[in-house]
Parts: sequence; structure tokens; C-alpha cells
Amino acid sequence: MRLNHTIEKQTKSRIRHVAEEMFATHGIGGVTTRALAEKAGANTAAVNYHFGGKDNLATEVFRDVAHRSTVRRLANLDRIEAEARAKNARPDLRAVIESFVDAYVNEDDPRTGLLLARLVLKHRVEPNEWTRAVVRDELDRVAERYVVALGNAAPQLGPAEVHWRYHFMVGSILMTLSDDGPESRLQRLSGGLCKPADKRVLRSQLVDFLTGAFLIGNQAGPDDDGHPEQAGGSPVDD
Amino acid sequence: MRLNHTIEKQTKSRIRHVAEEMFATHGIGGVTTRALAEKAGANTAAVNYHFGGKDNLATEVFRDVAHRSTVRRLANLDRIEAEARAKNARPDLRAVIESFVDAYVNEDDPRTGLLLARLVLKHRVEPNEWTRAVVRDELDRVAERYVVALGNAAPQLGPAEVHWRYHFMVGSILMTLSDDGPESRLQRLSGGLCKPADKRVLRSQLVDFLTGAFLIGNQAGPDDDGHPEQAGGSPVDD
DNA sequence: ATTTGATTTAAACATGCGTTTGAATCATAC
DNA sequence: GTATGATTCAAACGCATGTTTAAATCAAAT
Repeated sequence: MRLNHTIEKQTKSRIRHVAEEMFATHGIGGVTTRALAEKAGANTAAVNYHFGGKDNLATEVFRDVAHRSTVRRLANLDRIEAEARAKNARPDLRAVIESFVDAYVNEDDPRTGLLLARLVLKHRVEPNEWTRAVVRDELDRVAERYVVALGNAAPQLGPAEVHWRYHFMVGSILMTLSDDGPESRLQRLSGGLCKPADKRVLRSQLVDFLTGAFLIGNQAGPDDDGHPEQAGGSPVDD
Repeated sequence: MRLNHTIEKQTKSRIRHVAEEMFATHGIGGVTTRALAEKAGANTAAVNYHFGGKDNLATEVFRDVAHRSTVRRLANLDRIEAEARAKNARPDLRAVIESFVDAYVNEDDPRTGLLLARLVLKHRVEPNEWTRAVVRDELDRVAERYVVALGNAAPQLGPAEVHWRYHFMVGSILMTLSDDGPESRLQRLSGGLCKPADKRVLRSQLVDFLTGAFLIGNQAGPDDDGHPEQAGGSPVDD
């Protein structure tokens, strides 16, 4: 006799759910089929029976996450650009950046952002066939749209500069997302001053940082040395 | 009879050399004992005989790299701060950032920066005992010094803000470094406009980006909405 | 030349992993 | 109740990896 009849979901559904949770927490490589099955209350072979292997399960999970996030971000961009058109103005740089960050750092749904970060991080560190497929099919068009939007919002930047900075932006977000919890390097080095777990603060700090980073164009002088408008204050010690 | 008598180095030295090279190229997890030994022209067991295991070898390599880089960066900071004191001015923000980036992106010695990035990236994605030890013993003091220096160079930022932004800065550098070569996402998405392999451009783009990111303080208004001084230009299409 | 300790070598070992297998069990239709 | 197909299960398989072993080889001292 089985106990999970009405209360518990079907095995396949449970595995998918647990997979999302564990992938977000421990990363893709940090989850073994056995641990996953155990947490889902299923047999090890169930993963292969229902999904045809760990990679297929991961593909399914991450394709879904990426797709949801993509739809949401494209809609946000549409809204921002529509508002700008209505005001006959450029899209607001801060709003564009905020909408991008929002996909990764969102108080309502922290898991999606974490999963998205895990996906892109894995694809960057050790890409393989299925990460390539998911990134190409789901994330590339978002990137292209954002590069265009950022270029419009920050017209002082050349096309190449926008690409560079978009890339830097993603990097800072990803690495921050992967440094969660009380063991985080940020929290330790700051002596508890910064808590990455506080998504609200994290979000606003990120947006501030990135907005500043996109506001100013190339400021390197023809010479190597370039200290622009530094007022001679007293040097602060240590 | 052995051929490697005067020309080739000792086995231990060769293994260490090849390890540096392969760790930089393929990452730590991407190098197997067997591949390493083969490339070094040594037996698989030699790695354990001379270093006592793969982890010890990695520890030795990365501790050395981190140490070299740390010494160099601290010296650079000393110089920058001494110059500032001599002029009775604040340390130049751009110079501080440039010296930080220099440890990762340096045309003369690309390998050290890559290795450093691999180390920190591994420690972020899947920390373990030896990464913790190396990071704590070698990199923490650099981080603390740089946070102080950046705080002095960017006095409009509060202490917590400086920590946040230092963290973001490291993230953008790391992720960029790990996205090398012609298969890089940046190069693909930019249609070849940006080439991460060109360290000279990469470096200046990073420094521009980061200097801007540290120049401006918290610009969020009391309300959620904040579009500061946007002049109403014509909305650019697509 | 012999001895001795360090080094090198091929082979095996141990482990963790994703996956497969074949029998057992369940749900459903007849 | 029985047949049938889907599902679950314990067990084993295959493979890659880091490591160990014990014999073989080398280099230097005597």
C-alpha cells in the first residue's frame, strides 16, 4: 500500500521539484542522482526512468527557468521602452538595469534568480552541450535586447563599450549571487556590515553600482595618467 | 638510460610547471592526474610521490601564485598611497582600480592573472579546505587593504557601500577572465566587436567600467522611481 | 663492485558517480 | 480474479578518477 496517494505528488513531479531546489542550493555538479532521489523519496533509478538521465532533467529544469525569466524580462523591457516612447525620451538607464537585476535578485521568488545564476555560471566555467543549447535558445535574445536597450539608455557609450559593460554587469551579478549565506566572503570581509542574504539591500547596491558604471563613457585621457577632478582633500590614514 | 639529464628539469619541477599551465587553461577540476603526468612526461604516481596528492599540488601552485600577486599588489598600493600623501591628496581612484585589475589582466604575464581568477572562482563556486586556507592566508589582507584604499579614493561612499562595490568589482573581473578565447560569449554576442583575448582593450574597458561604478554614490531617491537628469533625446528605435 | 636510499614504473585498488537491469509491485481494464 | 502495462525497487554495471603498492631502476657513497 502506498501512502502518497492524495497528499504527495507523483514521483516525477516530486523529483522535478526537488531538483529545482537542490540545483539552486548546491549547483548542478553538487547534486548527485542518489541524493536527489533520496530527498525526493524516490528510488535512484526513478530519475532515469522519468527523465532519461540527469542531464535531461537539468536541461528541462533550466530551460524552464530560463524561459520564464526571459519572457518576464522581455516584457519589462517592452514596458520601459514603451514608456520612454510615450514621453519621447530615452529609456531610463536605471530602470533598464533594475529590470535586468530583477531577474536575478527578486524578493518574491529568490529561487528563479539563483537557478538562472547557476545556469549561466556553469555555462561559463564548464560549458557543455545542453548548457549551450539552453543559453542559445533562451538567453541570447535577452542579451541582445538588453544590449540595444542599454545602448539607447546610455548613448555616450559606443557599441563595443556597451557589449563590454553588459558582460561586466552579468559578471558582477553572477558572482554576487553565488556568494550567498552567512559564509559569504562579502559578509566575512565586511565584518557583518553587508549581508548578501538581504536581497533588498543587495538589489539596490547592485543597481547603484551598475548605473554608475554605465553612466560615464570612456574617460581615459590620451596619456596614461588621468585624475580628473580630484579636489585635494586631506589624505585619510589607514 | 635517461634522456632528460641536462636539458629537461627534474620530474618534480616539470610537474609543477605543467600543473600551472594546465590549471590556468582548463581549471582545477578540468585537470586529471593522468593527463597532468602524461604532459609532464612522468608517471601517474609521480604526482603523489612528489607532492602527496593532487590537492597538495594545487595548494602549492595556487598559494605561490596568490602570494606573488599579493606582494605585487600591496607594493602597488603602497606606491599609490605614498604618491597621494606626497601631493597631500586622496589616492587616485582610477589608479587604485588599475592596480587591482592589473593583477588579473596583465599583458606581460597572462598566466598569473588567469590562475588567480581560477582560484577565486573555484573558491566561490565550490569552496573546500585548501581554497579556504589559501584565500584566507594570502588574499584576505589584499582585499582589506583595497577596501580601505577604495574608501579613501571614493569618499562619497559609505563603508558598507565600498565593501559591496569591491565585491561587485571582483565579480566582473573574474567572470570576464573566465570567458576567454574565440568561443567566448562576449565575442559571439558582440559579433566579433569585442575580443576578450585582447588584454589591452579588456583592461581599459574594465578600468573604465569600474571607475565609473565607484565614482557615483547612492543615487536612489526616497521614492522607488529615480530618473535623475535625463535630457529628452529622441528615442532610438531597435 | 656493492650497498643504500631515492626515484620511477606498471599495475592494481578504492571510491563515487550516472546508469542499467530484471524482478517485484502497483493500477487498471476486462 | 486475471491479464497487462506502467512504475518502483535493490542490486549491479561501467567508467573515470585519485591513490597506493611493490617491484624495478637509478645515482651516489663506500
